[in-house]
Amino acid sequence: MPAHLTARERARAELTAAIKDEARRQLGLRGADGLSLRAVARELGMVSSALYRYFPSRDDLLTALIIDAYNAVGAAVETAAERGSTPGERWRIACAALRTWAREHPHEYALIYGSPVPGYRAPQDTVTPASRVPTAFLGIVHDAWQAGTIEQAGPAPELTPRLREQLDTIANHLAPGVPQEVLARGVIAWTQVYGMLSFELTGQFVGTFEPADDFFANAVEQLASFVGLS
Amino acid sequence: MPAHLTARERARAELTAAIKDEARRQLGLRGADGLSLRAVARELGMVSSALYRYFPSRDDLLTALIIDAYNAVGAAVETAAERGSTPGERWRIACAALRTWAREHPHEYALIYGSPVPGYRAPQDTVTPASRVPTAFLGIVHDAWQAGTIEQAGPAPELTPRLREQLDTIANHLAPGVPQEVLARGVIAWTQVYGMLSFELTGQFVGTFEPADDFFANAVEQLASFVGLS
DNA sequence: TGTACATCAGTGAACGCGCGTTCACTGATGTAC
DNA sequence: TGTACATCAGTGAACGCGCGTTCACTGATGTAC
Repeated sequence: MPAHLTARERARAELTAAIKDEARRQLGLRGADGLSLRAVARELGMVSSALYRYFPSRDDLLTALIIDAYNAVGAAVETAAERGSTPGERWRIACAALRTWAREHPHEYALIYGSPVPGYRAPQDTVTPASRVPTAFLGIVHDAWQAGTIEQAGPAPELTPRLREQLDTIANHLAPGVPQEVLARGVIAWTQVYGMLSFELTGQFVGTFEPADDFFANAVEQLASFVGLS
Repeated sequence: MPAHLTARERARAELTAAIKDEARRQLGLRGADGLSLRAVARELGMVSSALYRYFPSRDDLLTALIIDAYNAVGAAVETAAERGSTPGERWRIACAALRTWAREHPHEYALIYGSPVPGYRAPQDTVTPASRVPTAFLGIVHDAWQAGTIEQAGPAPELTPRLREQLDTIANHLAPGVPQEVLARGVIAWTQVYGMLSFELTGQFVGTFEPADDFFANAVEQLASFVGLS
């Protein structure tokens, strides 16, 4: 909290944070749909109408939480993706970081990657934060390609023209120069990691892969060779 | 509707179905959390208390919808998995059927595979219906293995003892005789399909793979070779 | 086939609850001179 | 440094809403004899 702020500004920043913290806590109790301004205010010892000084409506509070969550998971994965010395290591560490974050913040994960909250329409501000995780993952693929360390694996199915176009759009933004076949595998790998996490977090592994640590690690490893990272 | 039922029994069966249909419809409007007995009753031209003759509580109605959804998607995938003549074909058709069902019933998909409804605890009756889809998918792998058509692909990462145990439990129930390495790939493949679908249904592909048809087909194809189905 | 009784379906009013949001207000903090 | 005014934070009451569930009831359908 910078020192040049007035007492009022400092108080405002602190309370804004406190409101979001409490709202995040309640997300875990009742889900995004059950997030209630009144309950948040009550817990903070305020009157519910006071919250309107900080967030103009319930939806705005939700949006703030969504943006925070995207940024939090984005930062976690970005940091992790920088840590390994080989592309394979970076991939493994980034996947592990994503899983750790998801397991520590399951309700925020559900908030951003789960079923859309009915009646809520995500505003434009969420787009950039939302792209941080995919950007970090594809960055690994991109760097590996640039460094020439990707060994193209076995034969791949034909890419349709439409799929080539879609891949090109992605490549232009996130991974220029990476061939479409490689990029396709990268995106497939990243959606798979997400799929396993969603499976785990929604309880689909209960009674089978519980804990899912080893299953996850194994799949991440197989995905690394699938993409050609080592 | 069998003819030996009394008028009362027939009326009861019809209204029970009508209530579930209307509830399913409303699932799409407000999500599982917003499912309201009063709204359902209103739409059916009844008084809300009348619903209690059919479902003892809101949770029981939700449970019925969940069981129906598991059975519907289960039946869809089972039927599809019988249609192809080779394991690879069966796999492709089953994946396509799963995707079709999911896209046609996104809210029921979210109901069973999405974030758990806060405060709702799934009863035991959901377990068997829930297992139909994984059973169908692993059945394809099992049959392929029995028929000797699975060509073991490249080297796989070591399986930890714990993972071997977990795979054994699954094998005993759903795919006896299938080696752990093959089974692991089968499960990985099936979670990936789920992951892609969840990605698509929660709108993560908006602006990139839209439509995701070709991406999905490509990934399904690559997964088939990953598992060794052809 | 007809009657007497039991079962069930649906009504309508009520209970008690929590919600988002608005609004006129009081009192504290900040700013300009 | 001191004063006058503007800005902002938080209060408390109120509006209007929808919800799940209970309960005593009326009337229709089914069953036993």
